Amino acid sequence: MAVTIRDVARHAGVSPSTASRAFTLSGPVDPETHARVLAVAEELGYRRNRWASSLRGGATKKLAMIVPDLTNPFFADLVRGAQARAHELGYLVLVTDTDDDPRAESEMLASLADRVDGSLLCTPRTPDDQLGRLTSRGPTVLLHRTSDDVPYVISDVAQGVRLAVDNLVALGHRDIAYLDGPPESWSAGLRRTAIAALDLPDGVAVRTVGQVPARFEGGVAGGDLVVASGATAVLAFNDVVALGLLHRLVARGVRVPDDLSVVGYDDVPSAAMATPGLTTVAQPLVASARTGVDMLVDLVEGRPVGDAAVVLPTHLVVRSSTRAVEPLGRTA
Amino acid sequence: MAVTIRDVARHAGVSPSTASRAFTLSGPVDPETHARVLAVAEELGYRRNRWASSLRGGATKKLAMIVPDLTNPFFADLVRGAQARAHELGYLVLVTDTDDDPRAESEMLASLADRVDGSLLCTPRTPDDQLGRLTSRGPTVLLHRTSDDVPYVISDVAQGVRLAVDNLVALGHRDIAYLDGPPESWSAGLRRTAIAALDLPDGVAVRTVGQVPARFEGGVAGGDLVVASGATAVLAFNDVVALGLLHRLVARGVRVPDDLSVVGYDDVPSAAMATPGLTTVAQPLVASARTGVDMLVDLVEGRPVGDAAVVLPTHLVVRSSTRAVEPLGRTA
DNA sequence: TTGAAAGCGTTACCAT
DNA sequence: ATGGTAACGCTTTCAA
Repeated sequence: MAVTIRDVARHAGVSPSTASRAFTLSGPVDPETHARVLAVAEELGYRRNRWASSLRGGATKKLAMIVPDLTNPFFADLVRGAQARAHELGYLVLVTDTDDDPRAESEMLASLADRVDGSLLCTPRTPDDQLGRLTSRGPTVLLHRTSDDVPYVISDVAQGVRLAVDNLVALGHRDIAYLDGPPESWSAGLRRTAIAALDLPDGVAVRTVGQVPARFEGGVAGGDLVVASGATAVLAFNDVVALGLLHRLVARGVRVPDDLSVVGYDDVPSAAMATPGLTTVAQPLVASARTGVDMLVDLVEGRPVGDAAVVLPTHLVVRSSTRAVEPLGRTA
Repeated sequence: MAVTIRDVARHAGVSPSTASRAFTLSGPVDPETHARVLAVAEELGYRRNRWASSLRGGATKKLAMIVPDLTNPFFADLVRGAQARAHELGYLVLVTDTDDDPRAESEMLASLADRVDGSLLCTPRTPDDQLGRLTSRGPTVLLHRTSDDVPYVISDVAQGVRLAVDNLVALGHRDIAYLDGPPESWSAGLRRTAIAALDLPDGVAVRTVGQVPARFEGGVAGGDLVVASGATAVLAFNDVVALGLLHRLVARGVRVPDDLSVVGYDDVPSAAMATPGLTTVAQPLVASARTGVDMLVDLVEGRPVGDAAVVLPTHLVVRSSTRAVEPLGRTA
């Protein structure tokens, strides 16, 4: 059995109540008594049982984080950022993976929500109309998903898409292909909207050449669609798709970036390690998670949350998978 | 406030004790009463508070999993495997990332160990002599780390290395370079030992050409060492290093696999997506995690653990980064 | 088969 | 400033 607050109290010659106060600073304690209690606790190796504390109404100092797929580097970054920030604020983050299953999403949330101070939901698969019910159990913040009712942090997809396309246009590309993600994906929808809203110069077009699963194989299949389209540049739904694309292009003898420029989205680790390095839109993943934790903790601790909807800027990482349509010559 | 067992009891017209028994099956309950209690619970949306239960000595049905770096796909796979298996067994896995910090390792374990039924430690950074103290707080299983005192699951590194080298030898390579990982890394030590223990045919040599950080940049730097060595094939410490190697080789105009064959270790997702695809040793990551959970749950539930040290076999994934020294011609 | 009561580790309230 | 008491949600004797 672990050391309890009663053990500490007894050894320090005080009552459990006083010891409790010494730890939580929730009431007056004589400085000397306070020191003595802490000393004894240290000596005995006492650790406060936060779950027992919370039973009486206190805080657990724990946050839940629900993630669809830890195997995806996108979420790994999110988890890292959240955990780092939470640690700074004295919170522990409990992560669970839902394996992309919306049911697991609500199950795991239900099993944790009452026991933690708040929850972080990463790109939940749960449809909009059920999100409200899901998040009603306690303080919640959404990461990379918007909602009318729940505070969220997201990166600026419209801007990210614009960054990518503007760069291609600046390189002289006029016929740009967009290899879209799966129709049912929430974030693919966001990208589509952003593309449709693009303000393009005359003579420049961005054409959707297909919708593929958000996996390497999707990109491989998409490669042929892109080649057939005759475009000189392609923006892929995300990096993993872009990597598959790259793979297929090499296999078909299409040179990147000489014959075709390729741009991805997400800046996953593999993007930097690919050959050629993949030009891609980087989202502030770690920063978004940190911000999310800040918002959640504000909520939890009853502070006013400044802004319930935070949109973070993205940036373009230019690597060698993109280049100008015509090699730059000296001006005549 | 959430629905409590007392609410259920009252609505069902029984005492809390009876309701408790109905849920835990820890004593005799009239079948009819049992059904009624469950029905009421369902109707009221009652959820048992496992942490409160555990206060009285019961199980939390929760496992802790301590991971050095979730950003590393190696661990992401481990987490997935563990979570899937735990779910099947009715357990929830709480994951925390230590950011490669041994201190965080013991801190997080301490903060969780008393509150979960058991802990899974993945390749802990804590030195051997302190591991015992760390794991004394409760049932613990080590994943991909050995110990004399703590049950563990690991993959057969000696076999993995042998698989890789045997394949290269079969392809006609006689001068094989080994690009080693950092001296202080526990798993690099394992690989070194395995290489030293190799039983090589006459005329075949495996030479360590350098020790580099286990990162992409390490591989990039190592590329020059490998080229300078004049070897016809190289085994890299792991896939990430191999990917850096590949990158540098392409940059220097060395063709892979024509001029040099490259083999990695781990089979991270990027290995399949690289161009050329990286031949690599695949460890049964998901399986090892599942086995670890099985062992841990046996321990937790007081069943005898069959074997406290499980060693799982690896296999070689051959992709296009390796080929025979001389192209296969027709036999004269 | 059931229920009353005690207790798990902690904290809030109210006396002292 | 301190301590006693009750309570949090649940389980577990033990007696009925």
